Amino acid sequence: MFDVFQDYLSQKITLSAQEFDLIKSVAKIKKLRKRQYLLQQGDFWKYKAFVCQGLLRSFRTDDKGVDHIIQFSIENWWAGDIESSTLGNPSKNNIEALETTTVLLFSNNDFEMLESKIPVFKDFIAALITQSYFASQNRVHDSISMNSEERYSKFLKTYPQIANRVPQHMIASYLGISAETLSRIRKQIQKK
Amino acid sequence: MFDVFQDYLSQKITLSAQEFDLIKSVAKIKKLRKRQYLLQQGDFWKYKAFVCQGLLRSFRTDDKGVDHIIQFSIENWWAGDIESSTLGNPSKNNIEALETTTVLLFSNNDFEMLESKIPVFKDFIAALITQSYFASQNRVHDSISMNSEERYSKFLKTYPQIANRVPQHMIASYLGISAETLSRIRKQIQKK
DNA sequence: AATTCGTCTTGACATTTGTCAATGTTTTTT
DNA sequence: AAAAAACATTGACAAATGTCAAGACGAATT
Repeated sequence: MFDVFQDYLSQKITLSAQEFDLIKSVAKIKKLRKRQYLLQQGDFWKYKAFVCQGLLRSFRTDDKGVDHIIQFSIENWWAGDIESSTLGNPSKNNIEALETTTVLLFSNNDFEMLESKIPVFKDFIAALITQSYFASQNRVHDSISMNSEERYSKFLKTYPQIANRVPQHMIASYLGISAETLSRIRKQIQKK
Repeated sequence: MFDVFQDYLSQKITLSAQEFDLIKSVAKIKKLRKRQYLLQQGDFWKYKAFVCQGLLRSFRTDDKGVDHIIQFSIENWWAGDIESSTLGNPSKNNIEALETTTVLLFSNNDFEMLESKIPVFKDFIAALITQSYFASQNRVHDSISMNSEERYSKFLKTYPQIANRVPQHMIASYLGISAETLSRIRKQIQKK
């Protein structure tokens, strides 16, 4: 399973065989069954997780017990809770496998070691976070400027690989609308 | 005006006098009048801007000519468009001064030079972007999980310094609701 | 094979929010 | 000081969305 990560990294940066070995030596493979949790709200999360195979959802449960999905992570994406692991706070997020999933886990310590020993890797991760930041900014913009139908259509266009692997009501949760409203929007779109 | 930035940096990281001089040597002071633009949608933005004094809004104008405010930046905050300057795309954002404002401008080249010569500075900026990232994630979460009144109340609590320097209809824009709705929400809150 | 569970849809109704128009007030500009 | 522009509020109505309840369908479990 490490080769998925190796392929991923190779496409982004150039590393020596020794550097790959170093990374491999600290990567822990973890398998998750469908519906199994990788992280639960309140836990202290001290890892970075890379998804080799499968599909995860990150979500928060509010006072009323309603889930709100912040992110889906599929193959070649990262998952986790940077906020919790950076600030050392208990995590606000749950992470659950929606399919049988294999992730690579890196403890914070190991990860920092990798960053300090492999500067290119450090820069890559920084660039990754920067990109995640403006992806998030764009999502904020969408949420304040588009109506539900537009947001749904954009979701389909942007994440077709996710859209057909995930139940509708979870897409609704991701978009911040009720499952019923999404169902009606889909009906409307069909008519056109 | 550079001393505002120096004070800011001193609180975050430790730098030598020489390092401060280096930073100062590439910082360009720019004054903006009220309503003056620092950046316009479509421009190529190649800077980082630090606000020494005043207040900026970053926003995007949609097809219908409606503004959507992404961010307010006050003293000791950054402004700009990382997405545009990182990817080299024309900017999606406008940045306008809502008050007489003084910013420190760093060109991308100068900024990279600073990062390479002052590792602590580079790490600090990376940490800053990381924090901005999860602030943005939290805003996404708020937008999908809270109603308008809750979002407004949280805005007041989180940014009291901004709330009373900015017109209501801009807060509405930031929250993704109409000015009329915000007005009614305020009336409701008063009653309680 | 039968049963349970999760998913998606639909109807009916209530609530929230947007839109348009009007008005009074304050702030800015001339 | 007068005029113009920006701002905040309100009413009336329309549109969008949420909530609750019910039912159909298929997948997973026993």
